[in-house]
Amino acid sequence: MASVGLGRSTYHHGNLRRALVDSAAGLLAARGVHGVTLRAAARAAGVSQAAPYRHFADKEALLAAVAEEGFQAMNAAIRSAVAGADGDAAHRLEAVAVGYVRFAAEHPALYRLMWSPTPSGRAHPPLRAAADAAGAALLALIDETRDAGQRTAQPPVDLLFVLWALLHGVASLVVDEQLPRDIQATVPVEMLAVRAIQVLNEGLRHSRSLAVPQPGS
Amino acid sequence: MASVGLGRSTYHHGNLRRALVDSAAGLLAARGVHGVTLRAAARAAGVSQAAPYRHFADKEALLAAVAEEGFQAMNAAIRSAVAGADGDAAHRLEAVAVGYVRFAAEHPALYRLMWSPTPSGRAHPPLRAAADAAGAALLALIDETRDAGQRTAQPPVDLLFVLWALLHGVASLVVDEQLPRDIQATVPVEMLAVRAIQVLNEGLRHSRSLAVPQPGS
DNA sequence: TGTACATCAGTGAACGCGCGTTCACTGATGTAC
DNA sequence: TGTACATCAGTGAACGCGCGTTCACTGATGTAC
Repeated sequence: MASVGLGRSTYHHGNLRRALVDSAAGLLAARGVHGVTLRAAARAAGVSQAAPYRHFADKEALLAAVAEEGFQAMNAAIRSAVAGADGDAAHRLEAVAVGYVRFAAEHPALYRLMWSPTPSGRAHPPLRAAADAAGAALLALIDETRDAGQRTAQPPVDLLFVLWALLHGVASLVVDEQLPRDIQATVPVEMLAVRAIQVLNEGLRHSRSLAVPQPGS
Repeated sequence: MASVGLGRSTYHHGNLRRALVDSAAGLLAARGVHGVTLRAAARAAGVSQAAPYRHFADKEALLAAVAEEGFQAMNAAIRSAVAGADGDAAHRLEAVAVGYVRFAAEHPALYRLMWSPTPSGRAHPPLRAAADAAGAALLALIDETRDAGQRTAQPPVDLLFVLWALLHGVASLVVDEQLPRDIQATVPVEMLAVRAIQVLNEGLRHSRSLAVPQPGS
């Protein structure tokens, strides 16, 4: 039929959900959140504007799916960055930091969406799950990458949180292009991440007294 | 005249620009960026929907004015928090952190707007200026609050940047409600800020080797 | 192996919406003389 | 002190827009018998 979309030879698409998420992610990267539209995503997938409603309850559900895959992708990117580092604890921790910040720098609009209040994890359990999993994996990874001597006094969750906050802060500044000009011009993103983590790691090393000791660990 | 807005007895408003910025800030706090609309701001100011164009070129210009005042307010809040701290360097630094994070927690939508790519500082010089001034003031404040012994090896701008990134990270996590539930339930925002700054300050203290010494300072 | 039929995944037209922005206009203000 | 007039800051009606969403529909699929 002439009215069937360009990329299809059959009335049914076959994998429309996948195609819509990909279209939306493309729109997000190219034009920001504002550019993500159910109609535009449908158009990009070569399908009528009502078709997405077979797969997503509303626009926010589509955004939630995009954000969900963002968390999975970030998780994978950080893991692979760590896998490429040597066994030295400090280097592995730096690899986490670089992987994290680089992901954000390479996918600014996606990173922003992932942390924005809409779509809300509360309303979209799979998104919530992906975010929680990524957070837990990151914290576990950070803890793993500390050397054995440091780990005897295992830092409580709120010290790990400080590390996470630092990474998020660096990533956000990079993503939002808020770095002072002199820094932005001379220091590559990866170096900022490494520097930050070095400073903080020194802090953790000397902050055992702040940690609540975990008996028996 | 019956057609004149409720709050006015004269055809001219008198201080419409001020009123529009206030309305917009109110809408922002109450409904998020999405709720900020030229028409809604005009309505709230008791004025026709075309009136704002006498004072703002377009919608983004109104948002820029709101963000600009946000930077000024945050700057003032942090200064007053520091002014209330005693002379001890560590306590003063903690006061900066608490002031920063508390401002963000109290004005989440505003804080988000201030760092978002729209309105862009590039397109709105006064916004750019306010952001730069706030950044510079913050960095200066952070540097001031370190004690003399530490300051002999003055940390270069990229170490100050680490501190700033940490504050921004904590603030962002709080603002976006992304804290793990167990932390959010048990640790007040201010305590997170203090803890973060303590850890980092230890790190700075032991990271002189990272700093490029400033000859003659 | 063939056929009836329930179910699923699309179509296309239409709705109502609030928005940003423009336009010709008019009331108010203040300054030159 | 009074008046003409330029300028400014509002009005109100209208435009076009793309959007989210709904609806009755139809083509395709796959399963029971």
